Amino acid sequence: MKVSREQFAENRERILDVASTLFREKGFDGIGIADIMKAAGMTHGGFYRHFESKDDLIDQASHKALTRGAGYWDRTIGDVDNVHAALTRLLQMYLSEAHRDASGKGCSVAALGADAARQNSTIRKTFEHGVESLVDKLTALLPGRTRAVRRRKALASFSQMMGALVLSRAVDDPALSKEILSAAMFELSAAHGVA
Amino acid sequence: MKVSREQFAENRERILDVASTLFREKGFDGIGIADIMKAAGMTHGGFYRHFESKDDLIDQASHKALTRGAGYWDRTIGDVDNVHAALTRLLQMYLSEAHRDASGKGCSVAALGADAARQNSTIRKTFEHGVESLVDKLTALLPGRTRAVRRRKALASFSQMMGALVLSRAVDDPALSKEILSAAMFELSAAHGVA
DNA sequence: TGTACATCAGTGAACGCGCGTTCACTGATGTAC
DNA sequence: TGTACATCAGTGAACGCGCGTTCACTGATGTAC
Repeated sequence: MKVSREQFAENRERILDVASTLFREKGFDGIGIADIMKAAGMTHGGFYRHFESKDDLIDQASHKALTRGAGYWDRTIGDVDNVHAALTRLLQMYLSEAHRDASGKGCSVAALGADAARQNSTIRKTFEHGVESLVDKLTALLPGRTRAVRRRKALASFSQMMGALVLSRAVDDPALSKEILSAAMFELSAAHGVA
Repeated sequence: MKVSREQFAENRERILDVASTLFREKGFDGIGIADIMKAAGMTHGGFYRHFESKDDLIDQASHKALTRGAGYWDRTIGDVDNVHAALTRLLQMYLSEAHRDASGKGCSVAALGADAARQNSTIRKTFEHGVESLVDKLTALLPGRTRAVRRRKALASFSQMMGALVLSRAVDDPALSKEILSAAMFELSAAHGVA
């Protein structure tokens, strides 16, 4: 049964949202198209009316999730009149236990960065643009005399934030997991003078 | 055809080595038992004489790779009489393009940390012990008045090293990839006074 | 030290299952008149 | 504005394939005498 153009567009967005959540939770290889379509409330047969292949879905779902992530950073940063407060809010959000425990709704780079490294160059470019977008926002928040200095700090800081999140999810002991997040929060705050 | 006890033990170690390399290159879900056994020079049927299940192989291969990784860190650090030089050597090794391009022989935490987060708690504990081991070595190298301060720096620094490696592999542009490694190298050196 | 035999590591066919993808079909949508 | 019909989004069966795992079999190993 054909559906309206609006319904078609809605269905497509729902597939993208459900897919990006399940990919982040289970990895690109850990969830299949049939399960994604079922979670979106449809059967698997209609998938190819929306996407060319699973790789195409991976690319488009990642693009949407990374774009939404950048929007979430913007809202977390809020008014830029107080850069110190904005940076603190961003670090507290990113390095929170809530973020660690909600991988399906959290940072795609942390959840899928290692997976992305094994995908084709189209998907790697999508992640690259997502990373550039987040690094740009960090660059604007960090102290430093020149833009080059701030960008260098931003690249290193994002590596640290993302690495700490990955590490906090990889270990089994909740105390160690929390210790990793706290250590990264402390060192990042100290390094940028917002302690 | 039965093989000797020595041959059996050799075969087992070869399976573990081949598996840990292929897991790091392709992810736990990206490589199958038949292909692992073929790469080890055998057929898939004999697999279950050595391991209970694929999860068992994942756990044991990860354990061996993490232990070898700790040994490689020890050899890189070398004599502990010059802590500054040792730390510089470790950072240069870990954040090198060679390490980035040899994921199959490199750090298991960077290659499989996100995958590990999705595995059972036995495997997560194996990764946890591997992380603790590397963090202990870093703790001994970093400056700081108390052991708690050095450990906090070690956790945050390992997060940064691992995150930078993951990020450098996830992006498509070689220039950006190099920039990420260089930024992490610079900031880590500066933070610990070995610049 | 030599022989007879139980053990068991490795082989390769086979199992059920889930994967990504294709396709004939259905029936609501939306266009042409 | 109403009607006739072409379009095509979604359904569900089916495709070949590779997965993890099992199993009957083979024949070298290593033990018992």
